[in-house]
Amino acid sequence: MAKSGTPSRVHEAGSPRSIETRRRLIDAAVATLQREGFARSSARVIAERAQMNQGLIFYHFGSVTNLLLAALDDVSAKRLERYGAMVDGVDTPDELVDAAAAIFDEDLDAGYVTVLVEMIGGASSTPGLGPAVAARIRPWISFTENSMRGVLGDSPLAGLIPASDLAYAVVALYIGLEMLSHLEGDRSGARRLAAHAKDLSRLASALIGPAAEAT
Amino acid sequence: MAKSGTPSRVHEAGSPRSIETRRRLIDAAVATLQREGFARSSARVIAERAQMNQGLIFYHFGSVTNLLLAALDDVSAKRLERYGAMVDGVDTPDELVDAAAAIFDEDLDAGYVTVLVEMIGGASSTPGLGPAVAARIRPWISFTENSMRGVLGDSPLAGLIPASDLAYAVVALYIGLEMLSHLEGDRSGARRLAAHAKDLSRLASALIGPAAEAT
DNA sequence: GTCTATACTTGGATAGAC
DNA sequence: GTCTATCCAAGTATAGAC
Repeated sequence: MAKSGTPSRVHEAGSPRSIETRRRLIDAAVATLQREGFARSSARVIAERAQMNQGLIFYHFGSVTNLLLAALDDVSAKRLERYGAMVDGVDTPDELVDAAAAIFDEDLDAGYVTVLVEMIGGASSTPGLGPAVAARIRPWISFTENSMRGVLGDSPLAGLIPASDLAYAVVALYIGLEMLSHLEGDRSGARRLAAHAKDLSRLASALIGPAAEAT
Repeated sequence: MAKSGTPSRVHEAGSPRSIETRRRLIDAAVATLQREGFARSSARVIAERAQMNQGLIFYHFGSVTNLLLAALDDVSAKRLERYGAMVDGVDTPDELVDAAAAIFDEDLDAGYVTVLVEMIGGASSTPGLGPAVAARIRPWISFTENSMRGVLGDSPLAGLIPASDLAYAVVALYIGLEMLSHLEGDRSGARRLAAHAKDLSRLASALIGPAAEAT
């Protein structure tokens, strides 16, 4: 299980061979989480998709859980980078909400958040997984916080609630929406909400008022 | 729950003996979900807590999943009743938010939502569970919608976004917050948010304006 | 160092006892 | 009708082969 702390017997050697194997396993893990869900993401199933022996997962990652976390890290890094680019140069709530809606849609279509949601769900189902997943969500909260801070400035709303808490709430809402969509196997609820986002951003703009142009 | 459709071999006989057995199993299932999580809520573990043979779960409920759903139904019904009482007689946003905050706290302390959150998580981990859990969340959305509708009246905010969509978002936020708290094994984030709820309700009151007194 | 064949554990479900 | 002893599948992990 390579529980943090244990040096464990994971072989992270950097030989080309090893890197290639790890890559294939991570890709297969991502695909399996997206298409089959956490439930079916067993060593056997993932290995079959990668066309490799399931024992390799334990050799290279120490446990299935670790492989799944590596998979989460992989998509997480890619997404965060992409989001950074999208949010860059945004400085009004209106634009930020537009960017967020675009991100939301892209995620729904591509199934990126699916990986995160499956892992959050899986945490209910795998002893030590919770904290590890929580640690991987933290960067997202920071990212959200920074994105909003620039936009909020020192508006009245900013005085009412700290940006860090607001960011926490936004991420929670995002996760909750994805979770519900996911349960229902139908994203119409979330999409309906996204459609209202624009209306709400106008509301936010009004609340923030002059600050919007100030920054 | 005998999966609607399948006549199955579940014995729902109403003999006192049978009822007693079912009760004990449901109570044990609730306790296990709360204290050990979905992961450890196997037939064997639940049965041991109930001091019964694990085979009884299959005799009375057909499957572990069905027992867990019965457990969810059990707490869900109790909570919904309690919430109804709390929200009854509320007609301003301020009062509603107060009631909601009280509910939120009570839930966090007693671990009631834990059962729901564990089941939502478990859905990632058990093939057909998703839709069944989604169906059990729907009454909560309706409840929220009704609670808010009375308060919103025909205020400007009500014109901006339908009560049904707003209710969906509120429930999603609630679930998301619980989910995050749960992952971190620490509810401080959620509590910090709850502390801001009062501030935000004042904001809402201002937006709704005269309607608050009107109803 | 890399990988495969094999061992062991846990859990869901049922055939049959009371 | 109610319950228990038993079976079988699936999964993780490792001992040992290459």
